[in-house]
Amino acid sequence: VPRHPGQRAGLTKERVLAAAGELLAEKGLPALTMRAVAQRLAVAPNAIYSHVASKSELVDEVLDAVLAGVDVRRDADPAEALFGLMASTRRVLLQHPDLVPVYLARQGAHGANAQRLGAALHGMLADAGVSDDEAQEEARRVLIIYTIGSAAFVGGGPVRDGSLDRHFEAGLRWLLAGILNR
Amino acid sequence: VPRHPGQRAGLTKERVLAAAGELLAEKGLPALTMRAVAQRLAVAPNAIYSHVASKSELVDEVLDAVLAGVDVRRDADPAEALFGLMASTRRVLLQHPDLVPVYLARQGAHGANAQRLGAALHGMLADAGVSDDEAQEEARRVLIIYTIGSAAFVGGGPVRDGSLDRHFEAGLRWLLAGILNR
DNA sequence: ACCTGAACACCGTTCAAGT
DNA sequence: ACCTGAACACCGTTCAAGT
Repeated sequence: VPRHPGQRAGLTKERVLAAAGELLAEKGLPALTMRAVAQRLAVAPNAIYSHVASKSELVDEVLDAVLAGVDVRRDADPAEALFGLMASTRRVLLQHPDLVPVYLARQGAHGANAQRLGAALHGMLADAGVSDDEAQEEARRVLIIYTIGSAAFVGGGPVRDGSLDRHFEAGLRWLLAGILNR
Repeated sequence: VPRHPGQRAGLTKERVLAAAGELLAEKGLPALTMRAVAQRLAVAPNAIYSHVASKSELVDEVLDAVLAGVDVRRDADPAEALFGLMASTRRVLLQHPDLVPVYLARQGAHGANAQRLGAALHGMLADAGVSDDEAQEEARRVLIIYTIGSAAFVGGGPVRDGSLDRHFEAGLRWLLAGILNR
């Protein structure tokens, strides 16, 4: 017993999220348990609850931390900007493939970074001339579904040539062509 | 104790799958446990293993059973046939929204009905003139990702007007237009 | 406020029996 | 071959205590 009750371990929310992310990257989703996170931090299982309300919240926060890596670059050409945003989102999600279906099951993320991406998407579509409310929501849904779905379907698959990326990009261009009708 | 060791309960694989499907429909994915299935069949928890190798296999079989409901109708117009196939797939998947992300996590289904759908998709694309191998795989991936992703993203959502369906159909038409290049 | 110890109510799965 | 009983190695989470 290296520590008595009442002694602190120096845990922070960041360290908890980092440990969870490492576990996910190294051993996959089934290995991401509260108890495993605690063990990796050399702490009692329930100590995690001082920094995170539940496992569900932990997963949400790990996901949102990953989404911080998405590159939102406003391009001169709105179509190119949209293409870049969705491609970057997919690339970032593929860092933690196991997380993506969970993401979908939660009906999309709701964290700060997810909102940032939603706002960026909205802005780019507006730049491209999609101003009608209904058309905006339709375009956003279609693009998000396709992009997240694309990341989810790759999973931890062994395919290592670029064919998956090319296929994704082809479909994305078709959707953009439809949205921007040309 | 209503039954002694050695006595049979009259279980079949079909009854097990049916109980699992009901549980899923009534109470959602978290309620789908081996023990709950057993309880619903008034049987000991481990009795299920006489009819199904694991929980993973159980889920796979429930999913494939659902896919049996997909309507594969060859139309005169190949584009319409493709549209109908994907729309029907989505509709059927929405009967068990919780299952769809699991489906994606498994990298798509591999059961008998999933293969049947894959073959139908291939045939319809060939009818539409998509003959090149690379183009075929690309088209299949894009359509499947979009359709499954669409079902996953709805989840148990409360939206009850037809806007989600219309949005799905719009995106699907854009993809088909790109695939059939017109 | 942050941590430990102990416990509760669950899981999936296995193994040895019984008929 | 199909089922029960009992057990194993896990889960997430809560509650009372310690500092």
